[in-house]
Amino acid sequence: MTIRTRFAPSPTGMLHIGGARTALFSWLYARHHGGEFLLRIEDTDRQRSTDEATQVILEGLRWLGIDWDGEPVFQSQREAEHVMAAEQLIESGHAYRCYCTHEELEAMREAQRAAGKKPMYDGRCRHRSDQPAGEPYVVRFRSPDVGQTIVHDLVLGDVVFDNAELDDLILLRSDGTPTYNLAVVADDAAMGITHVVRGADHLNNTPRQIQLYQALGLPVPQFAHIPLIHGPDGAKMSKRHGAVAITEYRDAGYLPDALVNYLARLGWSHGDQEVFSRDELIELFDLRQVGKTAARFDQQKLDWLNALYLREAKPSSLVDEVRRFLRVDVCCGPDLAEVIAILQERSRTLVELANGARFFYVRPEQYDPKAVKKHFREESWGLLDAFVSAVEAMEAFDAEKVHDVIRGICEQAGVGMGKLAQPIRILVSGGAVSPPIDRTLELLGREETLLRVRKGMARLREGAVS
RNA sequence: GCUCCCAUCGUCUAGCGGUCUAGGACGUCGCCCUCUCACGGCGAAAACAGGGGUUCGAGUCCCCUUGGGAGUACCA
Repeated sequence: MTIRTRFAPSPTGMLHIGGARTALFSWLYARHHGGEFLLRIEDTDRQRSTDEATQVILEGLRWLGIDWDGEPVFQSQREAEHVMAAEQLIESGHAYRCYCTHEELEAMREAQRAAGKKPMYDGRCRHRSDQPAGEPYVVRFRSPDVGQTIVHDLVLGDVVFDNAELDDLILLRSDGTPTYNLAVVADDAAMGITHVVRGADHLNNTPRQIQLYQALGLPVPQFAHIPLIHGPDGAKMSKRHGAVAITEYRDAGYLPDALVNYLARLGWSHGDQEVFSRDELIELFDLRQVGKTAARFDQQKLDWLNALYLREAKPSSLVDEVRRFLRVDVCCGPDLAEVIAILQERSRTLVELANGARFFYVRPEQYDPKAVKKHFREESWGLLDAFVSAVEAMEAFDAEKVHDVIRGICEQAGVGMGKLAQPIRILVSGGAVSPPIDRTLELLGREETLLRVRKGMARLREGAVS
């Protein structure tokens, strides 16, 4: 039997971290077993579903590199099949028409709550024989009220539910449209899904769905409920936790491979290993190694992984992305790939990298006052003058020569290299932080270096900041 | 309230009855390297929620308590 899984988001919002991980696990499981991974858009809630949300979800999955087989199935287009399934259940006696009004139901639930009971439909229309013409009705599932339904979960193990706890759920609304539980069962069966991998928030729906499979005479798939992801404070992930939409991570300069690696390790493990390539994940992923406990999202660990992937990437593979984040013209400055090469090990995100690269292409407008105050002293001017003269006299201008020049001047003056390197750094970059000064100047080139140092000295001497 | 799930360092986790004076990673804190920032190296602090059992032996099995979480819609 070939394994077939699916991801079934409802397009009522963004693809968030939790959904992305569910999709990832489902995808990894299918790919690991050489099976298929399908997509189904659960857009039966017409009020809240939007095409924009659908597009954003697909875009997020593509960016993460989670590819799906075939075309996405839109649940709303399968309504006829859902209605047929409901009719089949009525005919077989597994479902019935219910004429209860909202008011009636609310009153019933209120009474139950007041009595300290769990609000449940009491089945009052089960044996109703009249069929009032023109009265609106819903179709309810006649759920068994004795016995137990057991979910054999691949992650959680066997979970037992007393059937008495499950009431008669609505299959068809009064406008004739199908509800979630009916639609999922009908669609998963029609799509030939063998393993339903989804968030643990669906565990409570599972016994009802198993009953529906059985009533419809359909094979029950395997289930795997993976624990939820919580925000840093332990509560459910929500907007107030900052970035939750997958696209926000892309825009913040995270690499898809890093995010995938991080998400995979959130709830799944393979011994002590922390870093996994995509191929390794597919090769090693197993539902049996998925933990049962909800995980908190840890931005700092993601940052660490992203930095790791960033510094191990080929500079040329980062050029397009970095240029996008830079938003400045790079045609007149040093080769961007070379700039990336010296910046990638000192950046955690593409945004940081781009920010660090910007001064190579844009002359500093101002100089960080705190840096100036800290690094410019009386002796600085003499050292800088000596540096300018030395550079003018240099035959070749490369990192090694620049290093020698700076060191030579400092040794002669009997001071550490920082006494000269820092003022230069501030004058060429505007701040106290940059890649190694020799490589930085080499990339800027002799003319640009001289221009920035001279101009900077003049401006600071005017007392602008110093 | 009721039903269901979960419980090892701050965080992600290893552990599948004895190898645990509990391992790794992120983060934190020292030290080293050093022209800044990083990278890298070395080291440190840091956990089995509590209580009962079962067993020769429990982080590992069972029960209770506590604490989190999910569900409880004519949403998905």
